[in-house]
Amino acid sequence: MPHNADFPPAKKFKPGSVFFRQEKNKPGMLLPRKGTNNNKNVSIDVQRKQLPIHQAKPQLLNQLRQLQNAILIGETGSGKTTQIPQYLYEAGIGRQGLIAITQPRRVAAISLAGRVAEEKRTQLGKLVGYTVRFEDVTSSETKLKFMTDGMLLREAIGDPMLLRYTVVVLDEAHERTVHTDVLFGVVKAAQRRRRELNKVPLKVIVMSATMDVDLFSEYFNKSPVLYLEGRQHPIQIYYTKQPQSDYLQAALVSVFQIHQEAPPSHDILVFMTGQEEIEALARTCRDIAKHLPDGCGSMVVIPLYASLPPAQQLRVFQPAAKGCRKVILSTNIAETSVTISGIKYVIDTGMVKAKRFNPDSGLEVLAVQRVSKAQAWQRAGRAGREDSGFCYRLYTEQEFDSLIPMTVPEIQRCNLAGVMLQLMALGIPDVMNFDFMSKPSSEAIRSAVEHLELLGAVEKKKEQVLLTALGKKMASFPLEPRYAKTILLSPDYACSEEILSIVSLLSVDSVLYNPPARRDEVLAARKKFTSSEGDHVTLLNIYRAFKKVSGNKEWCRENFVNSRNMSLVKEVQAQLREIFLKLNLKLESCGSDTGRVRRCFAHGMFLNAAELQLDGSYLALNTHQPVAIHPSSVLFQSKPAYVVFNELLHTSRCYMRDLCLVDADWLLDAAPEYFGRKLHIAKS
DNA sequence: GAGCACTGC
Repeated sequence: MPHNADFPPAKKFKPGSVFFRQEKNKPGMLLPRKGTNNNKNVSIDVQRKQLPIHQAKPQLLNQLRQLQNAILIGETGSGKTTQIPQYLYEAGIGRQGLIAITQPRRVAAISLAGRVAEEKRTQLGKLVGYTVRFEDVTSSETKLKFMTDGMLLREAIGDPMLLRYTVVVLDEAHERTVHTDVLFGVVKAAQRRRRELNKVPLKVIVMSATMDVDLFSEYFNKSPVLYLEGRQHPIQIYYTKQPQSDYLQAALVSVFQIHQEAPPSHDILVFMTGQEEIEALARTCRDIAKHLPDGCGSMVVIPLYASLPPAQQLRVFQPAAKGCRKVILSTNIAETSVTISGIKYVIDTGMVKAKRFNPDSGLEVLAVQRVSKAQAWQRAGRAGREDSGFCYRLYTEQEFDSLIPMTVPEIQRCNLAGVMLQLMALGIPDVMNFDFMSKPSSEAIRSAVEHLELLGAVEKKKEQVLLTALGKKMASFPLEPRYAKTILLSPDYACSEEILSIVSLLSVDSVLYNPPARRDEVLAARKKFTSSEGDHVTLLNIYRAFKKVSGNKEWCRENFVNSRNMSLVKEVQAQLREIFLKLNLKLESCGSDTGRVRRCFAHGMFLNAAELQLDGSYLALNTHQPVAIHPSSVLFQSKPAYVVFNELLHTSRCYMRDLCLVDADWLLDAAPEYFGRKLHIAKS
């Protein structure tokens, strides 16, 4: 961050500064303005008819009736997501079954269902319903079903041809989440299979907000692409004249340049990469805002990122006081998940923090990198939701041109073990050659299958990969395969009650709340739960204490426990327990004998084991790479000979997080062949 | 003695 305190950067930039230049005319980039619809008093029916999509309805229906596959490009505000399902239903298309509309996010599925139910004047859960994890608001009457894409994927395990459905609408396809990408293949296979078996055909409609749909069309047998105009307002794009070496400095300068020139009611949204730099820039902005020249209005700076408590996230929706400008510093949460009205200016640093995956090491790395062109347009679009807007890109037009067109689909950036297991549970005959729209590398696929083989979920027979009985059970849990495996092992150690809780704790965001300013208090409060057996048992102690006080909020505050995440843990635990019992497994508690819990984890998580070396460092046993105990672990000060860990985090070093103390013998027992050649130290 | 973009089953 800039430290030039004697001369606030804002003063360096007079109104009309030449920091930016306007983009050259780019056809198709400045989107046409289409009618206005800000009248909140008009009836729902009138509102529906005012949507841009309404005029296209007859043609659209004509096309959709005939086509088996269609790609639909609809700009923001076209109304496609709420209207298409209704049009189909009203026209009697796909009446023999349900119409599914998938969404990448829960909130979207829930709110869209609510909106459409309102438009149809029915109670939510009747004609129109939704299904997301932990919540199923549908009934036998439901015909239009909004759901998360992950939910449809889960349903497909029990019904690979998706026979309940006659139409599947895959919305927000341009986001290319893992779930959507797997669904592409699943619906395509279901279509073909239904055709072969002379079943009712399955219509698939892929909806995207971006123009890059060649891949979609090609994949779905060259299906036609239909365009829908939106109600996006024109956005003026500016680029910097020179490349910026310090995007944070550039963002700061731009905020104050706009602040000095624009009317105070025009809010600013800045896209940045993470919590730390957002909080730092927020502090700097507030400092500078205190010393602005006369005549310059005030500003309120609001950080926005996912780990912020909900109450603080809501601040972005509160209008600023009259004459005061709202400046929102946000991560990419504001690209899709959070929509803020009143944004006139977007400042795009051009950077994003994103996960990368190395199949060789199995290591995921979170790194700051350039956005894609599609992402840059998505960000710019946030300025034109109610009226025309401006987007200031903190990079040159040449730099923009050199950006990759689309973000690499997540399926090419993640560990595929869970995906491959799910595909096999769906009965896909040849998973190694699954028809992915964007095929992951063969190394990534091979490494995932090898991983599943080591867990005993699959076996290779004559070049064929087959699901084992264990693998089938593993797939029934909504968990990473190694967690599912650990749960399935737990009856052998008579500690399933505890394993179900710990796995639930490990599979949600941290339940530990660590405000840096109250570090000593946190340490003191946590001390009473700390176990020398490691983080797993420590978490278990916290969970047991939480249950003892029935989730008392005051207790959570005193003990620095995130009660929202803890409630989620309870829901996950209940779900896992239900699946566990359905498999007719014996649910027992080990009471205070937590050694059993550690044995079970050693057995289930042996792929994530590390060994203490003579020089005091650690080596991961599967890859032989140097790793270290993360300072947040309760085992940080100690030097156990063997541990299993939950995940590796690559930052300044390669850190193991969430550790469990284990014996070398246990690891050997878990996988004698695998460790026969890897363990150094003889038995103690 | 460190630091976590965002979803989702």
